[in-house]
Amino acid sequence: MAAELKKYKMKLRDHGLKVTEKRMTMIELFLNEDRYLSAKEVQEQLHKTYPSLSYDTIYRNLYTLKEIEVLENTNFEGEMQFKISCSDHHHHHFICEECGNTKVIHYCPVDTWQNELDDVEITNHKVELYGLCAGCK
Amino acid sequence: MAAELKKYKMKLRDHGLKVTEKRMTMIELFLNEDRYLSAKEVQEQLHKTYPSLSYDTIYRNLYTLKEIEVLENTNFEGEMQFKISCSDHHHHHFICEECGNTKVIHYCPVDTWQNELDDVEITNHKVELYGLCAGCK
DNA sequence: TTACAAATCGTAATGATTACTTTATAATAA
DNA sequence: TTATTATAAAGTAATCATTACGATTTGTAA
Repeated sequence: MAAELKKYKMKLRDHGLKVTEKRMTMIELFLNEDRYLSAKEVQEQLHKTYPSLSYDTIYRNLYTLKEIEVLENTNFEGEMQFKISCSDHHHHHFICEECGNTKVIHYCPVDTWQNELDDVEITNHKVELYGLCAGCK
Repeated sequence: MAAELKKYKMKLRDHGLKVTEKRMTMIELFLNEDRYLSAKEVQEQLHKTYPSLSYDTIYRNLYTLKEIEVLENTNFEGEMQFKISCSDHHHHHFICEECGNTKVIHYCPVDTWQNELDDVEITNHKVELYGLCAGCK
């Protein structure tokens, strides 16, 4: 097993979760595909290895892995999509609408916005850029 | 009829669309509720006046009104929601997670982001702030 | 190896959204 | 004002993502 997977095994154990084949295969899939995947895409990919994998398992694990910050998610094109969590500091993403690949954006002016709207309390925010990546332009 | 509604009547005509009772009532609803409404909320409100109003009509008109920029929409809480288009210049929204009311945000650093990711072409972006408004804090 | 809680399966239910055929209505011209 | 026509709406069914749940299997710790 690749060294990187051990890190994820430990993360599951640290949270009192079981290390199951399905979960590890799911994590491997996300490591190989560094972009947002829908539940359906996950099902299609994992169906090859586990023909009986149910949506119940897929959705439960997607959200479990999100809880422990292995994955991050966003509502993209009308459905919830997930990708491997790529950075340990606050960031947002650019998503290529052609190929789906993502790039991390570091600049985030949430403080400026909090300042502009000083009578509200911002508890959460979403920033997402869409367009064409260098390769797809 | 309120003077404001005439503006919307003309906008429909300018786009070659018919001015129907249902459409005008829908626009009135959005003018009265200055926040994001789901298709279901629109159905519940308009059901009082039009008990037979179908979802087909609701969805078609929501997207028609969005096309001509009478409404704007966003995917919020897992469903597509619509609100009256409130400003004629580029802007984003703060949405109160308690009462649903929105505030316009004027600052948008899309140029800064384009600069940070200078090898991609940003064609679209989403910025949304969530939290508690002054009243709900 | 056993026992138990957690995870998965298989399948059904739900809820938002879309599709489609028939019917009604707004706009236009005579 | 009326007839004509294209657009809009009704009524209903289908689709698709997501959730739910009882029965079964599996990972883990003793």
